[in-house]
Amino acid sequence: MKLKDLPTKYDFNAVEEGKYEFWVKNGFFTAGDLSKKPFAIVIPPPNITGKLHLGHVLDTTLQDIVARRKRMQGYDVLYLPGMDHASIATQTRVEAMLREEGISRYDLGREKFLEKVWEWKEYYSEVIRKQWATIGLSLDYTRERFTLDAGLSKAVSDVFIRMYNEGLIYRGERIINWDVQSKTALSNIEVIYEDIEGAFYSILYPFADGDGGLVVATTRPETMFGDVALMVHPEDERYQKYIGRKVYIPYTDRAIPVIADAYVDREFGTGVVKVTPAHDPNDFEVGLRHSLERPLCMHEDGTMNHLAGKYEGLERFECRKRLVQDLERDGYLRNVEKVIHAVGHSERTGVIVEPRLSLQWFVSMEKLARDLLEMQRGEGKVHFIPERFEKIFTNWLNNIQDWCISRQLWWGHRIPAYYRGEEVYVGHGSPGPDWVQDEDTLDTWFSSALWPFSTLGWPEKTPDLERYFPTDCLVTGSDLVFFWVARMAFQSKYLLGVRPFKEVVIHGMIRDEEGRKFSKSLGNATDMMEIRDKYGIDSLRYFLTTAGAMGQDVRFSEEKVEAAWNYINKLWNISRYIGLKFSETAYRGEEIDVKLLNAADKWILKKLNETLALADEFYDKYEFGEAAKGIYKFAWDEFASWYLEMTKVVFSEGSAEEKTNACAVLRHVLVAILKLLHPFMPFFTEEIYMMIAEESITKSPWPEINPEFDFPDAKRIETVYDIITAVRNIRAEKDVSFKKEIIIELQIRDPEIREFIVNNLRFLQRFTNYREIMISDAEIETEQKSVTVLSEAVLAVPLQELVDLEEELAKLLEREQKMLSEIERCERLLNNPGFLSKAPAEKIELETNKLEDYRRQLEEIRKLLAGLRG
RNA sequence: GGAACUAUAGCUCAGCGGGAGAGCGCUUGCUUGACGUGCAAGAUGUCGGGGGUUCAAAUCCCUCUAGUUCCACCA
Repeated sequence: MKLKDLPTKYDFNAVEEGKYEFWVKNGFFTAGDLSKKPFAIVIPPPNITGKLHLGHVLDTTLQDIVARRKRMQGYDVLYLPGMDHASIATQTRVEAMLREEGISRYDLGREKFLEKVWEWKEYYSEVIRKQWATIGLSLDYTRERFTLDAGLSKAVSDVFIRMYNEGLIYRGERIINWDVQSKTALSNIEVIYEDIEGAFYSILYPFADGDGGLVVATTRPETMFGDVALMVHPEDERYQKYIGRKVYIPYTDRAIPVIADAYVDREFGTGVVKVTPAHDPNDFEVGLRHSLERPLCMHEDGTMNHLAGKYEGLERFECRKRLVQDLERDGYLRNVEKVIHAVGHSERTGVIVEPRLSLQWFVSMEKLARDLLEMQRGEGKVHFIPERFEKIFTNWLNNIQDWCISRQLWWGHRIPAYYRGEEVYVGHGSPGPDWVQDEDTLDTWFSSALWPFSTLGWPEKTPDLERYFPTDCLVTGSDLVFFWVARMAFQSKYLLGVRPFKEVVIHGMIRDEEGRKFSKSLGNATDMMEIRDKYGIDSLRYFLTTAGAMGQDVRFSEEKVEAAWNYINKLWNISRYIGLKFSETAYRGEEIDVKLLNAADKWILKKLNETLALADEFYDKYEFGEAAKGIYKFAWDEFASWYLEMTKVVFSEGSAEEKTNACAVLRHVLVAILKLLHPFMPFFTEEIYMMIAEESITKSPWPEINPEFDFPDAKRIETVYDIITAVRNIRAEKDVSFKKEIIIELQIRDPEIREFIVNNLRFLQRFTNYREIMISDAEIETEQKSVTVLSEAVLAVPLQELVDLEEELAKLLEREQKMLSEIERCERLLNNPGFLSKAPAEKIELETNKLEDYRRQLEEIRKLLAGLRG
């Protein structure tokens, strides 16, 4: 299609059609041009659990903006795609699907189950790829990776083995967060704490050797079957006498001792604590100090075991309910106090996490964190944008705990550990026939932590690794600073000795129109495809990435997506106008002839230079909202509202030569705008650019400032604009239709400006529609005239029958007051010795010039007032 | 219990040391041959309150208030 044949309305469906396939097929996104400087950015691999949502669109669009701009700036850009197997999330989803068919993973067995998950993976990775295409991400599919690929799996095993051999991975019994639904351990950060209502139950443990007993408060009474002691503070005078005595656990025949430990807070509760080493991390520590047994009272699925006696087999909360009823009936329950307390829930399944003693694999974090913090103090640190996220990152590392990495799941990287009796072997492959491999898999983040280098071929020394690592930039959400960013950072430092990326850009979360988080329970998730189908993906991309400051949450607003559509429609029509002019003038793509430029041309070219500087400054700082705002102002207010209107004069009355040159300027500016906006709206800009340049914009060079266009007199045309604006105001105020011709009088003192206006009257004529214009430096007779004072001129329009003298007087008086207050402000500044001695010279000069200008204007106003009154 | 973020025009948000901004909405007029329009005009906004630093503070520091979030959590 030709530019001139564009329909009047921006049709995003037609625009988006086929472009992505065209880009990918032609290898525009394939990295590897060795003649250029490399630039690498990896995608945060989405989970293969389902469709992408608006958060992904924001996240990946930000990356795409960076990648596309760098590519245009002449870099060999690698934007590497890939997906995450997401062990627990995916396994949970697949199990849920199977459950609907009435089968469990145990019915299928490990192998058959994994086949099912791989089928799921094939399906959803295709869904995700389609969505990447919809979003328009400039990904290099020749390098796509999956965390369970052979290469990445090899990297995972290698790292595990190396860390084990170097003592950074160990196996041990610890209290971990247990997900009773998935029957797996969780790491600390996979637990979400929520305040829920519970109760402190005060329970009497009767003495085994006499009357009475001790009262203990607990929120989890069902764990009492795992108690091995009661504990009091050694100096607590209330209880000292009981230390060493024994109490019965109610409903059992087990007697447990009363011990003393300074860990007890005498002020809290009754001052007596039950010790349950297998179900509480603090009690576990106490148990170690006092060499206590560590009995578990629950099965892996959260039901009670034989220790619970008559409650055996009951689900833990059912047990709690029945137990409390029984305790009350039998007089053991001394008090119930309702409390709101934070209870851990599994991030994936949502069930309440059970702290549970269990044999698991851990990463010892102390050294890794210390080395990383050391790196962050030096030159080779990871830079956070915005900077404040580094503090959050550092705080976390300073308070880090060992990382539980084993998961009792099937979907994931199998732990390369083998057992024969008490013997443990860690390495590639089984050491012999009578060895058994660990059944467990690794935390999904263990492989994600290697993502920036495992995807490039590490541990092999591949050319890609050599060329693109460390990567240049990582863009991710604030929720992943701990989960992912920190782990990539310490693994990269540990394994490769350097940072994984130079900069990490952290963006906020997307919220709904009311500012709430998107969540399944609220059902307020907006479907990305729904919005795309309504406004096109470019509008959505533009809105999401320009809606606010980096790091700040984005509130979704359909109105703003629509505003983005409006903007693109405006640009569309700008292009359409230009296409029509090209066609009318038979423009053949001639270059700009500087000698032929008129005042408006010079102005817009100078403004373009300013916009390029501003846009680059903000793009470089990842302040896309500000960059976009500057481009918007230029494209809409300056280019469309003023310059395009001025070209209408040239096209209707200019010479053929001048028309051609106007086309050249229009083309030049439009191309620059398209390029500046291409990172935000790739489809639209490609559509128009293709029609103008007949090549893809994706690989075109980024626009640069042309010093030749920094015309010193570029601002002069603004006097014309001021006059036009003033006339429009007068027409509006006096309700005079544009069709009615008027007489204009101009008083301009400066001879150069007077000459300039005389030479550019055609621009004035078209937008003021005067019948007669008088320009001189003579003072204007104010009677029966509407008068406006501009900084360079005094404008008068005689409108005998319409002018209200009182009104004019009032207008001028108001103007006088305003001017007086401005002058007062300037004078106050300039009479302040502190200001004169301490303010920068530039600022002083600026204020001095302003004062001069204001005084001149005030003089004009006063003369007019005198005339009007006299 | 720590920590961070936010508080600016009716709404959603930019700005973050030198005269208060944008989008949307609303009111009014015009619509001139690119435009689901566009152009023009219209906001008495204590830039959350109070201190401080500075010649100069919406902008930096302290403090208070309100809200959001993260981390750590005592049985």
